[in-house]
Amino acid sequence: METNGKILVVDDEADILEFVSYNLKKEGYEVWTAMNGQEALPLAKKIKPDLILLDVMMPVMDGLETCKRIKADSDFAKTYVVFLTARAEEYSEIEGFNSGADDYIAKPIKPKLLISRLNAILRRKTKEIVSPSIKVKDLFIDRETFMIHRGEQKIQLARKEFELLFLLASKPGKVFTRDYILEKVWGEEVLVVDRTIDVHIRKIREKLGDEYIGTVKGVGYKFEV
Amino acid sequence: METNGKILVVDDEADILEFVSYNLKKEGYEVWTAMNGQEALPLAKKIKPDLILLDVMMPVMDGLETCKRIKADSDFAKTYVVFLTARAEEYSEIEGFNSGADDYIAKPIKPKLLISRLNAILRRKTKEIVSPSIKVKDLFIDRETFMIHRGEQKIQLARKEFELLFLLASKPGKVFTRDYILEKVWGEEVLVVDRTIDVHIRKIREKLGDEYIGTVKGVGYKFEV
DNA sequence: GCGAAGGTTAATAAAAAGTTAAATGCCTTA
DNA sequence: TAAGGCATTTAACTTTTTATTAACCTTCGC
Repeated sequence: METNGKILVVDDEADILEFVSYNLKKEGYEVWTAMNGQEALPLAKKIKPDLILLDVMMPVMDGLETCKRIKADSDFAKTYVVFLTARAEEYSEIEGFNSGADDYIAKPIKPKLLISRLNAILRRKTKEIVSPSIKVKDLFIDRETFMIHRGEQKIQLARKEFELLFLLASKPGKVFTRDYILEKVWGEEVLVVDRTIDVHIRKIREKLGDEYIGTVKGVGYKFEV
Repeated sequence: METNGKILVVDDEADILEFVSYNLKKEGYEVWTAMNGQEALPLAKKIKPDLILLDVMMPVMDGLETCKRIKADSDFAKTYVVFLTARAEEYSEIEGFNSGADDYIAKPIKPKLLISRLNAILRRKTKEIVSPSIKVKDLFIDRETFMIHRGEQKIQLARKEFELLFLLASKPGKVFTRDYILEKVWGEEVLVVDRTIDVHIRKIREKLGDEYIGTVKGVGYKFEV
């Protein structure tokens, strides 16, 4: 089963850890726990959680300090930090946002509320990170970096090559006509000779191998499935 | 003066509208108000607010209904909806998230908390995550001092150089287009020649070495991972 | 085996980025 | 306030990379 996400809960009280863990696990999250910031940081490095629930008041390394360190580390650029805080600490809440936290939840923790808040935050996250990339066969075609990953191997394509491959791979198996390819990759107004597409196809095949792009004579090209 | 963002406040109580408006305006937001959902929707269409503060309990069209309509409209895909709710309505809060709201704030409203919550939400939206410093590879990029630390070595960059490196390093591996770089580092209105970016890139490479910033021809620059 | 569609190659054109030096403007300091 | 220094920008030029074309070759169905 695919989980909803990974959450690291950090609090010095064992009761709370257990209570929160229980409720999160019931909702389908993978949960890890730590008793303080010092313990949490290396653990977070290892598991790369989607969200960290962080008590403000803790011995050894408190929540604010931990939060600052997390936010300074590019490994955690995509990690949300949510504070757990007692009502009395309202001022700390505001401090918390200065340290870069994304939200806070007040104690005493009410399970239903906790869950709906976390769902809302994580939903926001998945919405924000638009995945401009395609995974097909053993290829990972990454629009962010304009790279093709095949296992450990990284292959750099020129722009037109990339756009062409990206188009074909966006619907594996579908045959794209030359006209359609020209319109999408080159733009409607551009006038180029037919051989131009062939040459680009060839370059891609040269770099990736022949097994990805197939020719359908008289029709066009497709990404082989 | 540039404003922090546009907020539409919807509540049936004039007192609350005034109280909230006053506090938001003081913080540099542009504020509009409406007394119910029916009034709010066409207004929202017109002003395209960044965020809508919505009372749950209202006559004519209540918050939940309004929220659902907003979230169903693609014009508001980027608009955050935050509920205002009385403590007693806890169950409604959860309902609220089902209707697609992004957050909620409990009444009675405390100005400081209100502001910091909204700031946090809008910061997430506009700037993604602002961190005062970034750690990538062997570099520590420190916003406070505009210095780059590499082990014991300290390297001073000029402001534009720093901002440029900071931007690239904020998402290692991601390719940033020249247009995007211009908008973020130089500002939207500024008109500078393309070569300007190159020259700054060159300066950074001169000071740090060539291994950090990569070129993706036809696309832009990236921080190498 | 013929012809059309596509493949291949190398040459050429065009685009993008790198480089350098000089001009500009701003700030500091004597 | 004039001189110097530094950051920034521009222009002119070079180099590199990518895109396109033309000419020729291969394949495949009929």
